[in-house]
Amino acid sequence: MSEQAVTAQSEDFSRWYNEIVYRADLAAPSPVRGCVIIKPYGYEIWEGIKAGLDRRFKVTGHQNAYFPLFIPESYIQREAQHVEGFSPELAVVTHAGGKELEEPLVVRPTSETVIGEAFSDWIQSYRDLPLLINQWANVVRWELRTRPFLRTAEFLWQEGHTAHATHDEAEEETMQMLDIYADFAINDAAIPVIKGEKSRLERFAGALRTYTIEAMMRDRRALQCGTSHNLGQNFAKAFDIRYLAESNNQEYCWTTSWGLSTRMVGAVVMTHGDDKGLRLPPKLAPYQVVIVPIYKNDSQRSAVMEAVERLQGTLDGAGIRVHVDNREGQSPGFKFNDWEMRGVPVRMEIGPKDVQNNNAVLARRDVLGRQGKQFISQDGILEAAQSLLADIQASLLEDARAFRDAHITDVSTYDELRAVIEEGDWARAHWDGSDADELAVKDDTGATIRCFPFEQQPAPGVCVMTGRKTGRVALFAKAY
RNA sequence: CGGGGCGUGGCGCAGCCCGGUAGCGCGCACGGUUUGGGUCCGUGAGGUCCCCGGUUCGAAUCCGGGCGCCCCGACCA
Repeated sequence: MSEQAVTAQSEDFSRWYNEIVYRADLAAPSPVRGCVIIKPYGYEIWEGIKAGLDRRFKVTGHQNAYFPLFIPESYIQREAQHVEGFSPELAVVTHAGGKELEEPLVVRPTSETVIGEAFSDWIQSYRDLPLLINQWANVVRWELRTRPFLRTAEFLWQEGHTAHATHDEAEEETMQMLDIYADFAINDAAIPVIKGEKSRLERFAGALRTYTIEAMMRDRRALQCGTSHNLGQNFAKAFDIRYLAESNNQEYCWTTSWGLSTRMVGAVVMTHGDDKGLRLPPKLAPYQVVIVPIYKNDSQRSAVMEAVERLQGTLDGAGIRVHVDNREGQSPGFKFNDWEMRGVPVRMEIGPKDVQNNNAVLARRDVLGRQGKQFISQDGILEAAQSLLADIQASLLEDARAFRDAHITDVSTYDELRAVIEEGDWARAHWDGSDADELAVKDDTGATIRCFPFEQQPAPGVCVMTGRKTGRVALFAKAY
């Protein structure tokens, strides 16, 4: 019955995505167009993402702060490219307190401007640098076509903002944060991302250079998972962020910004999910192990529950996030499917037979059916669970990496590029084209330059568009 | 902003052409049965049929107007 099975990925990927998001209880529809309610299970994944990133930010010397949701309209207009980039999608408050405001307030789409204004006050001398700030916040961009987590009118993110004395320090910071994103994506989210630089067309409005981590989703479309911008002195000049150098001269600062959003939740869903539902990497899974007790009658129930509670305590004591599914009136079979839908990495089954044999069954989410099940002595349950979780974390990453690598093709002519994109894969090509050339490719094939990957082809080649010799390689793909 | 569709219990829908007591599946509640891969049976709760107006003895159904939403084409974490 359609109430049970989810649409297969191969049949209709975006339908699959929507069903999973709602049925795994990550999100709920909101009364406001383009927005979503993030439900507890989805929010816990986001909390895992926050924790993983925040720890890394702190280790590298950043501090959290919070800036206002409302930005005076005039601020947004101070940096020319910035206005141009964002004005179409701004939400603006014109009335408040029953009166029309003297100056409309923009609901922040990002905070370079307010933070720039603050930085100009805070920074006096080179001794105040570098200034390393991050904020966790919601932002609003009035998008037309929205999808839960991937693109919503309001979303949650972190935005880092830093100021430095020199271009090179700013560049170093920009790159360091990109590395942190990549490290987090790969090691915590098990998403093998590709680091690279954005083309001019895809660059952040107002940035000198934008770097990105790009991931391949299960339908082979590209998803930009995080970006890090070297803003040069553009915002420093617009907001007068200056410092007195040791030489006693006033200098403009060099600033950076970098952000990663709740889109990452969508990336986890679309990178690892299968036709049974979510597959969560253990490091981000709200529940790493779920225990399903099995019994027929009260006496079995008490024997089983005693073992269940003991094992729960063992795992919990070792820091494993464990949940006992003690719902009455739901069959074990139903629970198995339910937790598979929700992507819990390890399921533990304990029934009367296991109690009798001092066993437990461990089933791994990434290997369905009997192959993924093993009988373990209760005495060794902790070690077994720990190593299974580590194994799942690694194998999800490996799966995704193999999938990605199988769908990137090196091309040396434009016809090949077109064919590869048509097929749905990514194309890697030598590129020395102009903005207009890039747009032409988009019009023609639907693909954009996702990035110029840092890991370049060793040998220079010939640009697929212009025929000019170049050492630069671009990744082309259809993107979300 | 251009083209197509839809508004009916919480969700998904049927009913509308041809006006006459508002239905089905899922979910929910209760009882029993079952429980090692999505149990089954019974009982029950739950609806201003998007809004306003018109036609009519009578409107979910026909007519007029409005509102909202979804899908497809140009921009975006």
